[in-house]
Amino acid sequence: MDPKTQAKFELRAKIIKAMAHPTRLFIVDELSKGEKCVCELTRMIGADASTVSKHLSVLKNAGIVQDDKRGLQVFYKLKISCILNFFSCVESVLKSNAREQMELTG
Amino acid sequence: MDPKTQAKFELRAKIIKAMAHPTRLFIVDELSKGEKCVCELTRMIGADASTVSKHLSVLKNAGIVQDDKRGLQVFYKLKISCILNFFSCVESVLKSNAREQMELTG
DNA sequence: TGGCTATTTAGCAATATAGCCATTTACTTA
DNA sequence: TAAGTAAATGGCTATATTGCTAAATAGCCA
Repeated sequence: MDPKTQAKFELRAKIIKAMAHPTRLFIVDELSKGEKCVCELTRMIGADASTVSKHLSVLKNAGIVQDDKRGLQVFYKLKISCILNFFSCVESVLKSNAREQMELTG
Repeated sequence: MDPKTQAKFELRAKIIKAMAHPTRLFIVDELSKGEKCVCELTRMIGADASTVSKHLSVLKNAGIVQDDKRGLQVFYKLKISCILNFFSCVESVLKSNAREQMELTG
């Protein structure tokens, strides 16, 4: 693979990697319903606030979400809505896998 | 997050994680054009055959590709074509990021 | 100002991932 | 059968990721 192609796929992998974590998927799913502050996401997730903050910074760094500071709180929202297409395709993969499991189990 | 929701997102993250690597993205992109044997992918990627084999097993394990042994060679192909939707959305994110960089640079 | 809350950052330990080499397995053919 | 090729697996080290605690930063209000 030549360096240019390599760089191209590295860039794309970085975006996908930002989504490749259950907590971050949850966040994206929640934000697809509307913006939320870090505090609310933290409550929903039930992890340490610093952990949630880091997950948010990964998503922000990838350009998937954007933040908006209002007073003490920081609100996050999705920047690119097509992100949700990911979900429907992942769903197809899961369904296909489940069907296969069924066939093997009988 | 309750255990059931947690499990749901873990399952989905596993699929996405399987795509979250430049080499594996390259493989998916190549396979979207048609099936290929491990040997050809290995040549294209230029890594050790064992490395490519491991990447393929990650994709296979996630249910994204399927293999077909024919003689000495093993041919891989995409199992779920909507995987390609990932690419177009990732492209949108990259374009949005680039635009933003432009604005910042002036 | 001082105290309080929301968020981020730094640092650390545990765990997971990547990629190489060596080896094994499976198949073909001389 | 022996040699050769394709692919997968095991073992190893280097690196990356995760999620915690502690500390820093920022904004609000008495």
